[in-house]
Amino acid sequence: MDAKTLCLGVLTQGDASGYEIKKQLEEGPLAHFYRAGYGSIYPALTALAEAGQVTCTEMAQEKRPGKKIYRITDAGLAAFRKTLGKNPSEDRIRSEYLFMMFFAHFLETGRADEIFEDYLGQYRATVEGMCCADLDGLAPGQLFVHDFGLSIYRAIVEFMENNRHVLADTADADAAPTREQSVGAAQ
Amino acid sequence: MDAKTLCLGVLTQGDASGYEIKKQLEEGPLAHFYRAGYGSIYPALTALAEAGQVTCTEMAQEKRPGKKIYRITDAGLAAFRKTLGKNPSEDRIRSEYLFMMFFAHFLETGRADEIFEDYLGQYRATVEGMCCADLDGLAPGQLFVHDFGLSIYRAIVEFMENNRHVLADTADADAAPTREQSVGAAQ
DNA sequence: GCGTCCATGTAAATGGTTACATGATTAT
DNA sequence: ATAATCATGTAACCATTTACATGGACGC
Repeated sequence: MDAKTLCLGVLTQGDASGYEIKKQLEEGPLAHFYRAGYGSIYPALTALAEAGQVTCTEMAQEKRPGKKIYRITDAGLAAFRKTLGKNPSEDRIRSEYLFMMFFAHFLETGRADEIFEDYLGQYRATVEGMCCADLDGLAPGQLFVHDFGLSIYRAIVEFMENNRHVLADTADADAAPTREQSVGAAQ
Repeated sequence: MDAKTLCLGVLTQGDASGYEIKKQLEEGPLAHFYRAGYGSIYPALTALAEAGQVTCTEMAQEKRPGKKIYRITDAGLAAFRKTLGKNPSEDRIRSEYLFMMFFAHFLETGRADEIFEDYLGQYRATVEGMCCADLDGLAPGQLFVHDFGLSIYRAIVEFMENNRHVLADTADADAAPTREQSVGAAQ
């Protein structure tokens, strides 16, 4: 999803400034699947305003920098629906961590374990964070997305806990490339 | 991972042409996590050759277009190790499908279900394809990556099968906006 | 005094995707 | 005949990331 669609999506839920859009993306259930920096949000909002898909109202604030509140227009809503209606492209998971594990035999001894524990810790923290998230008031689709993410992360944690041993041999594969360290069938 | 690192990675497993590199990326366990088109592979190989990280040997073939076989050099291997040694950035999952589900109440009636079944079908097919993949000769790290992917996909299939009902109410949210499914304050 | 939050934006660098351009061979 | 496989590459387009640039308020 490009930044424009992301912004439109957030704005369907209520008016917001660029700053607030970023925050909402970070806090909502979609955070795990999409994010955007100011460098893409602000230009996107400018473009949307030019295209008449949002309106912009400048609000001077006391003791605060001026705010620009954006509101989605009917044209914007139509554009958003149209984008949503298109067939979604394939999901993609990118993981530099897995890339490392794939080539674990090129790492120094112990490095793979280090990274492994790090990652497992991160995913555990993510799962815990998501478990106690406040889910009241979420639309069904939003709850679905949240739970979808949670179930993936749980699967990752579980898999990692059960497969430490697979990597265990790896550390010295480069030093001692002796036996068949080959494979057990995936269940 | 940028295309250069991807190419180096494949070349650590043996010499190959650009065309073959792409095929190997598509066929190996890493396929689910990384991919690259010719538009990024060929320029990457050119750049790597200029940097002295790979050598290139042109092979004329009978009845076939000429092939350029690339081989990683010591400098290339060193560069690859160095890249691997860096801390991996966070994993990212991008799913336009989930984006749609998040905003399912903007879809026409039935559309969400349609997409749902489509996706579930795709993931089921992926899981089945991975189950009967040939895993002989894979290094531990490579097996780990394969199984990691498989366990995620299984979790997705399971989740979707168990959570059809969550989306069930959604389809008619637009048509029958009876009760409070309203926009609820953005958390 | 220092760090964080609020608030906006630009510009350069990066680099991936898509379409274009070519062309022979082999299998159905 | 027609599609798929083998094989290379360029160029325009598109979009994100990162660094830069600014600056007041508020809590510790």
